[in-house]
Amino acid sequence: MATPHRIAIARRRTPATRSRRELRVEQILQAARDLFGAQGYDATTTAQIAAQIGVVEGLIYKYFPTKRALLLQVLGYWYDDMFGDYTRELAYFPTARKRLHYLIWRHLCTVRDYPRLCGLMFREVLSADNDYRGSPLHAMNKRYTQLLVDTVETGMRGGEFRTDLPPRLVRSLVYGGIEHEASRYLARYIAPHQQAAADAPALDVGLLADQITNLLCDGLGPRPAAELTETRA
Amino acid sequence: MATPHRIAIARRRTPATRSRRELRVEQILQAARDLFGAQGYDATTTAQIAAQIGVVEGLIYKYFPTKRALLLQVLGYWYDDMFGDYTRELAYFPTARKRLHYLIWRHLCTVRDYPRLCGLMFREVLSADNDYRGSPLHAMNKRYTQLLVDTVETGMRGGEFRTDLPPRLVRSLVYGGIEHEASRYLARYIAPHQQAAADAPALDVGLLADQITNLLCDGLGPRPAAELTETRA
DNA sequence: CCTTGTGTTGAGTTGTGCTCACCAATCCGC
DNA sequence: GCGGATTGGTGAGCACAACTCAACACAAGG
Repeated sequence: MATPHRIAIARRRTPATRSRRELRVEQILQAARDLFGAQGYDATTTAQIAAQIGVVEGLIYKYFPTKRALLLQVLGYWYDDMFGDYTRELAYFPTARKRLHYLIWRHLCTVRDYPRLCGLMFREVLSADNDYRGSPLHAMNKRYTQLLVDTVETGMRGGEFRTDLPPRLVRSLVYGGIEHEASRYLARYIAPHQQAAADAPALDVGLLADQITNLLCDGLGPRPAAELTETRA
Repeated sequence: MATPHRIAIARRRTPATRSRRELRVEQILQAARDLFGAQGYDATTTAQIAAQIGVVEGLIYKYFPTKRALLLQVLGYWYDDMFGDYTRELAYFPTARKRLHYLIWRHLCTVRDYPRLCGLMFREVLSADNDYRGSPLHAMNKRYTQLLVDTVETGMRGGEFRTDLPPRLVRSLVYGGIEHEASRYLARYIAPHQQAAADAPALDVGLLADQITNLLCDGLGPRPAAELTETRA
């Protein structure tokens, strides 16, 4: 929060001491990520996190000010890993529609591959009653979703998309819609021993990405199937 | 939870006793609704709720098993008030598109009028790690959103909408998208003394409903403005 | 008046986030 | 190497909130 979350690489005066501290931070982040992902935030106690790496509870607070700061750091750490190279890969796609489809598909892949962490993240993004807004994690999320807004705006300027709708609206529908779609899928992982897990559907990433892109670009109104198949490839 | 949440009007055998209990339940629900709405769930203590109505903390637990059950009851109570007459009003609209627009508009109105309670509700719907799924509140929410699914299906059967997309997807995009749009608006109410409240936008319900309906029905692809204005009125 | 019911109390208990004074070990100039 | 200083680590304990329980108040009915 007040301190930058990027503490991994810094000038190292005493290498041994510095790396020891780094190691502990890494250990705590890893244990917290595992436990938060497995049981959720509230159900995980700091004592559990400490026990996981064989230290006493109080030590956690030598490295992180609060349990919540630890959660935000865990999410930020993971976020950084996931969404680093989007900008570069986006340049490979010739049309705005294909870039949009790619962003949707990648987001769905992340939900499929990291369902529990995504669940934590969704909860954070939605809840405005805490210290999420204005945090580095919030900035990361804004920067990430801005890629989709930029893509839509580019499509508008290039004449590929209509210009009488705010691009922000597309972002809200895409990410909000995916969250809702995912919540059914997430039940499979959150409650793995109930019958809810059994009838919870798998996440067909390719199909969903096609459908969402299709709906957003072409709309619900009926039109000839020819337009739906070529989609300015 | 196990008992129906509709306890306000019932056959009264011993009027004094029965109404005293009802009165207390009503008092507790009202106080909890006010405090949850004003401060959020976590920031509200059961002692505060009890103090609000001038009783001691332990009495709350004679009427509600847990604080969380109280929250679910508060939300269910409010949900019932809000979404009772949708089905009747929907029949007034001749086209599926107009019904869709109405559902979106009404949902946005609810967010505008009950921002804090909606924030609590959004958080519940999203989080799958608790006892929400399978609860009466979950059933209410499913019944409510099913209206939109039914509307889309009707539009498909009538030839107004294309049939190669799952109606459930429209529901996810609409309600998920509105949640995301609303989160910016909710910041104004959750943190009323910060500068975030000042630059947070007001919720232009009419404009947003038009835009969302427009985007979903007509899509992002450019088309003549004539089609956008008449929209089969 | 006593009994019975239920509404109400206030003093617990438990569990969890978090703190702090103190111990241990490692590092550094000498 | 060695004493002081700095950092890593401990465990006891605090604060606070959800939740419990034995006892009390008190109206209604015999």
